[in-house]
Amino acid sequence: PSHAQGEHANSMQKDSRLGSKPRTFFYQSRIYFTDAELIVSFRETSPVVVKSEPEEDNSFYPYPKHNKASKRERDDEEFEYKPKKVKVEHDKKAKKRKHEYEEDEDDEDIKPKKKTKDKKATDGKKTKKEEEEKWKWWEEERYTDGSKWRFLEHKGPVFAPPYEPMPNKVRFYYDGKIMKLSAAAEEVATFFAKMLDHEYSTKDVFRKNFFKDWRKEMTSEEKAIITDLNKCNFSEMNDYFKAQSEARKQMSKEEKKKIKEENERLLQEYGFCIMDNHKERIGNFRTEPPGLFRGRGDHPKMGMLKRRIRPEDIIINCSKDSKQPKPPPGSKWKEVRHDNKVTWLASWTENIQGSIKYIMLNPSSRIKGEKDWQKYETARCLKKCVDRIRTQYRDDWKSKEMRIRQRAVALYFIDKLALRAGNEKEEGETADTVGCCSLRVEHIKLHPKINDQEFVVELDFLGKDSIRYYNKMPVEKRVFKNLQLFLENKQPEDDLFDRLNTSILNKHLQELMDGLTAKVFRTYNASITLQQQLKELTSDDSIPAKILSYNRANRAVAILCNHQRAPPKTFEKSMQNLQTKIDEKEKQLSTARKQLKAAKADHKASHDEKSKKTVEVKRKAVQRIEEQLMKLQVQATDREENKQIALGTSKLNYLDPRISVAWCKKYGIPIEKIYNKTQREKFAWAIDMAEKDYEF
DNA sequence: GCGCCGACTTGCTCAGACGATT
DNA sequence: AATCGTCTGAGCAAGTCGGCGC
Repeated sequence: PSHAQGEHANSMQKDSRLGSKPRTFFYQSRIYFTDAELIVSFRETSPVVVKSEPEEDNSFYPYPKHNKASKRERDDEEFEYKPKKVKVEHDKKAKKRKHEYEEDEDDEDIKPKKKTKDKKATDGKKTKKEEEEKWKWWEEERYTDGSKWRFLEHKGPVFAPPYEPMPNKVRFYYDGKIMKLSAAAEEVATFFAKMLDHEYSTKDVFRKNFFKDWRKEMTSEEKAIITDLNKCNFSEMNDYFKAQSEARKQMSKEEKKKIKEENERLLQEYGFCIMDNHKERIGNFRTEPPGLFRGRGDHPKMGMLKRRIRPEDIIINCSKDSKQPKPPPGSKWKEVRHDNKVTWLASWTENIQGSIKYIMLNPSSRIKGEKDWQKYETARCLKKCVDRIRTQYRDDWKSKEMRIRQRAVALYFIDKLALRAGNEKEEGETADTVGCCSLRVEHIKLHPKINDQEFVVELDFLGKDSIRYYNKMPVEKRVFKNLQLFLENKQPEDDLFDRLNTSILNKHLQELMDGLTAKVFRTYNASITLQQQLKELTSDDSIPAKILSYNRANRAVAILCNHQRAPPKTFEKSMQNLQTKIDEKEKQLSTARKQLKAAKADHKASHDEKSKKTVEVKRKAVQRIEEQLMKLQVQATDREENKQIALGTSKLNYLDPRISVAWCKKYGIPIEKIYNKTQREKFAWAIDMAEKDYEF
């Protein structure tokens, strides 16, 4: 496309502010959100000032990629710098911590009985457990040979309970006539019966898939009779399940307690494993129960039967020298292997997509935590070279080669809009969703001029989980011209980037920075946005106001990453309730103010001590009510803004927890206000190591 | 270079636990 | 004690990405 090259060459000259001037990078609000909903405005996420940070642990991470360097090289490098540097960098802190730790230990050993508050404090087991909870894996060295563990012992998965046939009084009708189903057919029927109230049991694809799979479970007699799903009546089964769940709710305290205890027992027995001398929590220790597959969005396989998992389907992974888990009586494992290059404890192949499912550890485990930490270190690496990379892709917009231009424009989208990479998907196997590289012509509209803005790109597509991405934003002229070029002579269903896929893109990124892939941009942009928004938004105000600021910063990230949720069913009502409370509070306030005024007048008239005191009392009351009102208003704002935005995903997966920890420490906010228990467990490493001056 | 697969992360939803209120 | 609303974690689907074999 040499003509395009010429056309673009002139317009580029003005555009050389990169590098010299601080870069402004606009995250426009999605027009998907009205102004009222989106109060946070996105401003420059840059300029990014990259200071050299001698005190920072940049020499610690990232490790050379396991598969890129040879084993020997890796070992050499690591032994040179890692352990020593860590010790030096965190010296003061480490000492302090060690001291504290030892003190705690002493406390345990010497005067354990002093901890009378805790009934079990004297119990040896408990002491051990506490010790376990305190284990700071982040202060230890990591494996450098690509292995994930040395020792692994566990009890295997817990299986779904066997099918309990329906009581005889619960009947199934076909074409109005009672029909007793065989156990196998009945079980599958109950799966459908449980979903009767769901919208998708009315969907054609769902019904068709279900019926097809159900028929496979029927006896030949049943098959001969049951030929039309519309003639099936599952309502008694449905009623039965409703009654059951009602009964469960109505259970007495004792019964509930019993169930809880049983669950706890199961958790204690199967929910933990021993990995390298430490007891670690398993994330999911149960196999998935059988049921009907419900894909998200327009999934072609929805309604298909998800098979029951048997021990014969399970591959166990553990170390050779461990006590192997026993399969349930009368059954065998499919295989027992000893692969310490992977982290899973057990796996099976699922029958809908043929993909593998795993039993793995909890996010609080060392093995997940290390990986998570490393992820943020890679993103921090990107921070250091993002300017260079941005300069380069902007340069590439002028390339003579189509593939390079496409790569550069795609990367621009990934960077600016935080799009996902967009792998190709097998057609007809899953819902039709796309990411950046798989965008099609039909997903993009170009507006040379619209509402006073030039070069506006409109993106409208279904992304992961069939969540709609809709965004209209001005882009640089050069991007716009390139997009026009990519669209030439194409049909709506053609790929926008026909010379690009994720593999090409990631290979390119790998050359730009070690460990760089498309998703690192999401992590980087999310974390840097949080940090900047926190800087910008944090008010010099009360704690609730500060937390509102935090939530707004978090929200900015969620919007950037397009993390949405269905508005909670009770949203309108709960909003109304809150408003009622606010109204009441306002009335209270005006009453209190009147009283204060009256008291003042009284005091002015009498000038006695008593009236002076009354004034003070009333003044305090007004103040208190004002505070309460403010708190409620803040809550209302927060909730309204959050109506259809999901904060959880970004908090859990994209935001370097050290940013939040540092923010809490800086402003004296208790960490519990930001992270709940699970989150604190997951981010224990960050809570322990980040100081108030931490910079992402 | 491509298609496929394995391993692991990311993402949304909903039941039920939990805590506040009546 | 019952009821109500919110929060949390489990559950599991759906992505990303690297490696392998051809």
